[in-house]
Amino acid sequence: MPQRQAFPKPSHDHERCIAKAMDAARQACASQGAQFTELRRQVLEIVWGSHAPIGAYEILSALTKNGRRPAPPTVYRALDFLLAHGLAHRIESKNAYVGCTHRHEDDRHSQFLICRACGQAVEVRDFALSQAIQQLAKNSGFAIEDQMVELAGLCPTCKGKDAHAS
Amino acid sequence: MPQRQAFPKPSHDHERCIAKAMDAARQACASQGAQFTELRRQVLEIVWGSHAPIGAYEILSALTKNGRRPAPPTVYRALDFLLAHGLAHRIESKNAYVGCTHRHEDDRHSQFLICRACGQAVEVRDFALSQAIQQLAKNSGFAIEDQMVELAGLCPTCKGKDAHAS
DNA sequence: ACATGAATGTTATAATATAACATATTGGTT
DNA sequence: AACCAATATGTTATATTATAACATTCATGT
Repeated sequence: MPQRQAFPKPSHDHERCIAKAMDAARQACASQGAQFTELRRQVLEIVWGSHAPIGAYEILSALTKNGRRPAPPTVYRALDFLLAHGLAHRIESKNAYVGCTHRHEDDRHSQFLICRACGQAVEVRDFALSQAIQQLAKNSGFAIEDQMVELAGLCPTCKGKDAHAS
Repeated sequence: MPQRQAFPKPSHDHERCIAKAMDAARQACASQGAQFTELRRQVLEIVWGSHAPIGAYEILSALTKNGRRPAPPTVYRALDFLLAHGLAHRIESKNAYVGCTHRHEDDRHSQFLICRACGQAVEVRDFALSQAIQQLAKNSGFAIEDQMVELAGLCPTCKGKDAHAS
């Protein structure tokens, strides 16, 4: 049976999503004694505002529209902060960034389903998959510190459209 | 019980490894009607010659020592060919390339264990992990076309050294 | 007010990758 | 052999992604 909807419905209120994420981020930073500065907030908001993983230079452009025009290091530093605090993730296969949609307490490892048609990247945490990874590491005597799992293909919606096309 | 040695022993005869890989590549290309040209052979040899994933510009430098000095597109095209024919893999998290150590017939998906200390990246194919990925996709209604699994950490050898240090 | 560390600004450049077009090589056909 | 078409390689320029190094500003506690 399909688990809970991994890909968000197009109908959902994304503005509300963003607002919630900002609130959660503010709280998370507060509880960690980390500074959720205006710049970091803006970058996170821009990242969340994109339906697909967004590149660092795209973020730069978006910041420009707010009247600022920071240099690349400014954005990369903000991104580093967001990654370090589990507020965003980097999609290695796209050199791009997404807002984190999970609470990362103990472990910080997710998997991503990335649609090649609509560009959306959805974060999932699959227990069986995590188990399999742990087991593989154990069998190999390998001590995992970080893991990247990115699955590319077609999301349910785009898969449907694809069938109609051609 | 640990499965067969994933990380090669330092003692193994790597020259022999390379020679075997070149032979296999030649045969694979022949059977596919693909041209295993001298340039492609050289690039594959260089990739295999590196104990760790090697970047495109490093390959360029290595080629220079052979008297040539091609421009970047030459190397990227050779790499594209090698990737397309399953003779090499790209390590997304390092923007680098490794020789393929498996026969890819039906599916072309592997996982990589990447040691942060010695830099080695070992290709593995874990059935349970593949199963978990397939199941996850099925549960989400997602049609996987490509997958990237890169696990970073410490290989058995470096893990041992690490314990002694500090 | 002042000292300190964290955050941001600024300038320059490194590292990775591709577009566009020219030339050469290969393999089959006449 | 001469030719054609397809494939492969060469060449020039530039796009994209990322970081080093140092200057300035800001936040916080005393």
